[in-house]
Amino acid sequence: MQILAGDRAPVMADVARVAGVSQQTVSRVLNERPNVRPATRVRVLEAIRELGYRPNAAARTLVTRRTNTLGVISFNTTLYGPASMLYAIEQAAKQHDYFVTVAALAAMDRRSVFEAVERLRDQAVEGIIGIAPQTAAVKILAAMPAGVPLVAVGCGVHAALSAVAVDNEAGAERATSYLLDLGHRTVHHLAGPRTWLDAQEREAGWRRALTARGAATPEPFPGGDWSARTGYELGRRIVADQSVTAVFCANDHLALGLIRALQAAGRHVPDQVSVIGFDDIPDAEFFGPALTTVRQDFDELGRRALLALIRSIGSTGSTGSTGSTGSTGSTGSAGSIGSIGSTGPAGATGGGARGSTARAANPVAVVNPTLVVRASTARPRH
Amino acid sequence: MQILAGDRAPVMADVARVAGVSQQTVSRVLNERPNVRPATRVRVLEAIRELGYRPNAAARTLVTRRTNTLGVISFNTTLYGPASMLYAIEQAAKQHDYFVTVAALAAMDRRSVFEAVERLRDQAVEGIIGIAPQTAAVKILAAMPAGVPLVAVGCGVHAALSAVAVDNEAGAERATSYLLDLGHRTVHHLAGPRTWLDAQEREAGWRRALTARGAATPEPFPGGDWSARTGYELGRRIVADQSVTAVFCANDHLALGLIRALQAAGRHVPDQVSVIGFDDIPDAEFFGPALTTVRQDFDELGRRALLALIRSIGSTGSTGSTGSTGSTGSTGSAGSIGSIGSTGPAGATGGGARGSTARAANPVAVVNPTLVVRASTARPRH
DNA sequence: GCCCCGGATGTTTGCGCTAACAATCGTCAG
DNA sequence: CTGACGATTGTTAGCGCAAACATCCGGGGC
Repeated sequence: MQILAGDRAPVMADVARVAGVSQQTVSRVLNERPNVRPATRVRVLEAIRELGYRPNAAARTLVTRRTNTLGVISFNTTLYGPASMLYAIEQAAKQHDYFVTVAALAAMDRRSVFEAVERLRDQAVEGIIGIAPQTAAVKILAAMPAGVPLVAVGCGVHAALSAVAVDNEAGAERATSYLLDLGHRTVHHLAGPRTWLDAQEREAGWRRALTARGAATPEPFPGGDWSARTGYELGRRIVADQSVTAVFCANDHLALGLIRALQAAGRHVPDQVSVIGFDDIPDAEFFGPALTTVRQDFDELGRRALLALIRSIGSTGSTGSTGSTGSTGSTGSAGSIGSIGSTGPAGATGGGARGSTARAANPVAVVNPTLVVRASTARPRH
Repeated sequence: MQILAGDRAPVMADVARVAGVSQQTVSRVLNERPNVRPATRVRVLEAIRELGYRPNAAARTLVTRRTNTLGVISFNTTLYGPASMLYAIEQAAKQHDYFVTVAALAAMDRRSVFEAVERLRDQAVEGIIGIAPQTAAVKILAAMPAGVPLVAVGCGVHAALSAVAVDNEAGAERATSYLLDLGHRTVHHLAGPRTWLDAQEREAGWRRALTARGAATPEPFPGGDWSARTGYELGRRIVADQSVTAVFCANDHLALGLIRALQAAGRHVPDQVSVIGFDDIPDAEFFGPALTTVRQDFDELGRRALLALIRSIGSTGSTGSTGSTGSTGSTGSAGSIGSIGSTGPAGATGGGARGSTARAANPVAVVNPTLVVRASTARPRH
């Protein structure tokens, strides 16, 4: 109604007036609909530029019911792994024209997870990625009637929850076997926090390797967290045991602390004790000595999780049938959206998406870690 | 109009019907407006619970023009500092009922920064925090007609850009002075990437300390990035110079690499060469030897940046005058919003908010780093 | 007893956009 | 030359919500 552009941000009607077309035609141009004469399109685009018009996302969302926003739940994005995954997720999301909203968990309990999910749903995210490697978090997430597609990443495989996981067990087994191959009678384990699935799986892999090779299975040293400090403190207990010649640590930070404790006690690494870590953080190569470790490809994990989620969203969205609605066309990478939208439903859930909110009950992908051998491991001296 | 709840998510009208009130009354209850009889409120809340009603954020945004969303631009959230700040920002945002959307920079150039800002503005964020410590990023951000409140964090002080900064120069000066106090004739510097303000400021602080004490100022070793690998490679050049007895590194990772290079060359740390870092990452204490470093309080930085941004938003928002609109009351922490909304405008800009988008031209806060002395530094042997 | 006032609630309107339908224009087969 | 058809554009309706205004009701001052 207002004729004067009284300081308010321009809206579509303003653009329409300037371009001399109807508001709907402006909408068509913006959404890259067919059947707009090139000349008209140009006029509209010029008007948009002239006015500095910017579409109102809320209004569009209100009618299309699409927010183009994904949520990421994470417990502690300060750790290298989660930070890397978050980063990779955002990068990938951008390419698919999605926004990423983060929700950090205040604490690791049902209430916090619930609140985080609620928070994201309040913002109407189209899907959620949970970077929550703790057992508790996974359980809670799996039990949560999310109402939106949900993918967990780096948290093992759990029924009723789509997941992109690292094969921690295989990695741990490989690391342990490697130490046994070097001639160690057995391998001790400095475990991660028992509440984390990664910790559990790595311990399981370590046990399996020892059992398979007929080696004794010493009591693992239970870690409280993933920090170097903990590694150091447990290390002081480990040094008391002269029979320890090889230790598989649940992550690199623990290994760092352990190495320090060993050295403080006058034990040489690797000549007297071999140490192996997990993750291959960038610093690991420069520990003294350089750390043999199991590398995880966090970027790949993040990327795959995102793809899995988008596929899941594609198969949920009831508006997907027309196909043309796939191109929300804001910046132009509609092609990639289309490809996901079209291959997703066919490949994943068989197109049968039964009304209810889809949440594939199977793991989506498993990424394999690789052993990186460096100076912190060596043949034992007998 | 629809009588049957045909599978669609319930809307306010559905709640109203169930509660036997008008839709507007439901709205009043949700927004914690006065003048609703307690009994009515209870009926409405029960209906909400019964239906599992969830307010539609887009619709609310459309009419209130508030998205309750903030954007965070960051170049690399994998690094410890940025990751910590992002984490702190999210935690603080949650308490003030804001969502946080992240936008990672694809590359460090004008175009990428511009795109990130545009991306966030497309999503109608109410304000932006830039974690962009590079000189280039700051310049671009400062020059950008953001259209929304913008606060930079950890990026020095720049006119025309609100900023929450660490006093890198003071920290570097302190570290350098400390080494001089120990008796070192001079202190060498392993610099960070020149494109980062932090690197520049730390180098400046180092220079200033040397000059102030009348010590020689050797050519700094220019770092390409912040990694241990770079520290190691530069370290191999440093070991060639037997006169080096103390090195101030621009961050902890560089220091780690340097220490490794020194040890590989048979130089003892700290007996022959003292090394000092910057940041105090959690691992630093467990480097071999434990690293003396300058601690930054990233959490505090993030928190302050968020507060500065919210204050800035408060002084921009034209709807703030009524006061009652401050409580968008979704989860109940309306109190904190109210306090910000009311103290912000008064305390910051004196209530005179002159129409145009506010962007305070002055630094908002400076956080002081502290020296943490550990084993990697010692008196030189003469 | 009448009027006025303020608390409680209802009704109407419009935020900016897209979907669905309607209208217009030119073109081409018959 | 006419009618139909497709390409292009316009018109109307409504997404879910909150603001503004209207209405209703009970109680107190006179």
